[in-house]
Amino acid sequence: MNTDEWYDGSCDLINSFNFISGKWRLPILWYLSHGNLRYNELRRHLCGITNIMLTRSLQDLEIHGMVWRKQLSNIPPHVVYGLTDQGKNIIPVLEVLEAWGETQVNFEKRND
Amino acid sequence: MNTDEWYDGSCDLINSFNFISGKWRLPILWYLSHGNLRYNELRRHLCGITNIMLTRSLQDLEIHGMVWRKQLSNIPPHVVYGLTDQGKNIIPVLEVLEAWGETQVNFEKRND
DNA sequence: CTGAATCCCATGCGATACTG
DNA sequence: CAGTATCGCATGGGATTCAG
Repeated sequence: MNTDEWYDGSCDLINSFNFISGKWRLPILWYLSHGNLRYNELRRHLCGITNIMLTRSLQDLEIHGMVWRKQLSNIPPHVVYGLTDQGKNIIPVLEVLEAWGETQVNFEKRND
Repeated sequence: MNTDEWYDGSCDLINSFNFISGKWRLPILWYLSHGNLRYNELRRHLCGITNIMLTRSLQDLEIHGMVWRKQLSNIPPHVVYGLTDQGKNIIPVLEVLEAWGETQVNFEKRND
């Protein structure tokens, strides 16, 4: 499927959106936008996430250059994650999305 | 699962994000943000979409108050779709997402 | 022209158990 | 502490067919 021809104007939109789709990617980026975190710190914030999902999500984000990974010591293991410059570009998206989420809530209340 | 406790600060973010997840919702909102469209006009823009997916997506968006539906004539059928006021609130999100998509493309080029 | 009904499959997600 | 391996299920997406 050649998506280039399909969405023309909305192509960038779709690509970027697909990129951050996935249940845990956005929450991860969100928390990392507030500061670097260790593996288990991140996991505590993301209540309900399992090791396998946190690992996968972080690997995906790292592969796509959104997140960096720094291993500070091996024994005991000590790994820190943070946003790359590229990853920081997403912060405005998070903010607008959050703002929009609030307007959604207001709309729902009004329609009760 | 009580998501309220989980994401605290990112809760609105997640809810709003889940809401527009789905392969075709964003493209639909995108095209409708440029003007009202008939069923088949929309379908022509969304190359590759099937009737069932277009119908489902439009119904979802209508149920959630993002899109209105107006049946102008019955024979032959003539139906027009457009964004509600609530739906228009998402336009800033689309714009920021699109802008971010462009920076993503630039990053990828730089890393070739 | 504008859909709906049915069935099927790929993928994402996750429970569980295990490791250096 | 910071992961990995395996297996299985639920969900969303879609092909096909039919209809007012």
